[in-house]
Amino acid sequence: MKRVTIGDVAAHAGVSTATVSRVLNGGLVAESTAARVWQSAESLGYSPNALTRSIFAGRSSTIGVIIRDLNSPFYLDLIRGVDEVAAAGDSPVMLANTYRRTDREVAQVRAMDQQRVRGLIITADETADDQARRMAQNGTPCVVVARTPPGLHSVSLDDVAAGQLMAAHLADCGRTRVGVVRGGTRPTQVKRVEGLRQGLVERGLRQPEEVVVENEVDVDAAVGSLLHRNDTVVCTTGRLTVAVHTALTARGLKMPDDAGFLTMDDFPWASALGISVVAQPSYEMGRRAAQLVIEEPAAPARIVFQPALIARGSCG
Amino acid sequence: MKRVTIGDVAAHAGVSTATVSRVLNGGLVAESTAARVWQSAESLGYSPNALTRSIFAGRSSTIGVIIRDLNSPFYLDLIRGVDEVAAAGDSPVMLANTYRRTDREVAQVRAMDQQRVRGLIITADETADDQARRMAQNGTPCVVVARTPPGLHSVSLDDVAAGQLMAAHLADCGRTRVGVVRGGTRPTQVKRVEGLRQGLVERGLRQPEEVVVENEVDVDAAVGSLLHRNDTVVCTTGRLTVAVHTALTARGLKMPDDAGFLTMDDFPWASALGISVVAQPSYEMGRRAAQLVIEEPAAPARIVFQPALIARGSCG
DNA sequence: TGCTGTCCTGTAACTAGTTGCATGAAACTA
DNA sequence: TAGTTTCATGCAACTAGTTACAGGACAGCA
Repeated sequence: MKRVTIGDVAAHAGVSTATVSRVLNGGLVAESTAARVWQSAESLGYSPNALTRSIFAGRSSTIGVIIRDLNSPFYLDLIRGVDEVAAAGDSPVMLANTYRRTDREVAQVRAMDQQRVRGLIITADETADDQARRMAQNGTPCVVVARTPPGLHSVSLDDVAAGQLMAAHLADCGRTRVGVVRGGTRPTQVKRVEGLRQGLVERGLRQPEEVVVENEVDVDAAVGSLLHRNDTVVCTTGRLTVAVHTALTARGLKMPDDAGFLTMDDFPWASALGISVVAQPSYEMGRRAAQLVIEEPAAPARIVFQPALIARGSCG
Repeated sequence: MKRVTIGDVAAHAGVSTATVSRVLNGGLVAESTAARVWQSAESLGYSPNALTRSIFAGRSSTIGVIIRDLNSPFYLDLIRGVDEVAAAGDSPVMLANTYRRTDREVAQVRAMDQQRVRGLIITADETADDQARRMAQNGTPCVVVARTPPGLHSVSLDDVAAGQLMAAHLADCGRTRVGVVRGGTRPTQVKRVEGLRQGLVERGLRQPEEVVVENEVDVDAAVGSLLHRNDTVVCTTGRLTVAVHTALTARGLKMPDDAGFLTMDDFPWASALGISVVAQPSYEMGRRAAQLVIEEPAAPARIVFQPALIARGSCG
């Protein structure tokens, strides 16, 4: 049960641990010695301890990712992007889910710090920013996704542009009576509605009627109230797409004839259901975030991505 | 930029590193000393190095998870289950995606071994089993999901029962001409079709016509060929659900009248689309797998879960 | 033969912690 | 007052590696 250590390999090959270490890391060693060491390592089934290596290096090679919501397609695509870049650079990925609970966000950032991750990608509320800035000061690159807090790297969407894209599409489809379901009070959500409002007003259309909804259970009532004075429902977060769609179909409304529907974030079934969306390049955002971790730019980098409209007929 | 170490805290508090360590881990220390040490740690912003702790403990507290396919709802639910149990026990989760590539599976198992993970949850082909068994021999509990290789813990579905559930439901709905899209050649897939066949034959119905499909691009042709002699399409993997559904709707077929459709694994949109499924308790399976890692049973445990039918009308 | 340089390898100190053992000072008993 | 016990703390060895430095062996050259 006792693990094979570098010392065991050294003894077996009749050399010092220093020599084994040099063989493993490509130092100056005679070819015959190196061959003997490899042979010993192989026959003993030696597996070098990455933790020990990391403590010497001052940090591990792992990239930490803190995710608010593992159910959301946006975050899943983001993870895939991070994972791809990390795998290419032989960095393991450490994942932590916070279930949208602020206390867990702070705790997870602290835990990642203690794990001495090489860098950290965070999707969380402002509460965890101070902790992240402290990490950044200690030399751990931290990238915040979907917000742009000062002093930290960030990867985010041009949310105002997303709202404007929505407005443009609605105008193109002749949708004038627009109700919007806003998912909570985070800046992302506010900016999207702001963009929508601007876009509609610029085109001489009525302002959207807005309802703020925190979670799924309140969606049905919200959609019901919007339908009194509107024939089109816009949703500013992918998280509530299922609930809003269900609220519409449960009322027997067919899209686009009975009601128009436009939402955020593309997802695998959108095409089968004919739902138009404004998509974030979530996979690319994940890739970029991981690249920032690896590149460690000196000054805080703010990468802003542009949204794209994918029209599938749910607005006409 | 230099990290604050336990030595710095000790010097600041005027004690030895041993005392600081004891304060942090709850050893025998005078209250006044402890208070002084906490104070110093706080004011210096000390964050203990979890890696060093782990090397002393012989292994880290991290649970490793190797996933074949981060796009699949089954694996995502599994991860959520693992994550919940891990978080409750303060274990970080290290995630690795293999993109269904065998060489990466073996490499990832090896990498997890080097990270000295506390335990490993694996969704991979047999190729990686030897590596996993070696880890298990070194005292790292390894849990294989969806297969039951000898000498390793496993968490799997009763795949034959899943097929039989499908057959029972099809018989109930009066579906007699059944074509099945089998997703590849893994034992899971073979057993599901086997159960389906048995179930249909037991009820005096015709055997299903079977097409084996490796990936999405071949699905449309496969469904097309099945529809010549069948009015119902069964899919034995959640991975191909979107593709099969698209192949049906692209032909203008409405479910259940023009064609019956039954597939594996529940997913968020199934209810909105009225698709009947045989569901795996994937979240529970993830929880159980993580529990096995934590409990470390001496003998290999084989946990088998039962599938459940969720009828939503796509078969009539 | 002596001197120098190159190549290889070992010693020992280092990373950031933990822990067994020894020590010392009070506190309590005799 | 002496002896014993208890409690708090420090010393030093330990985890599994890496690496600066020193030194030995050997070859090339004068």
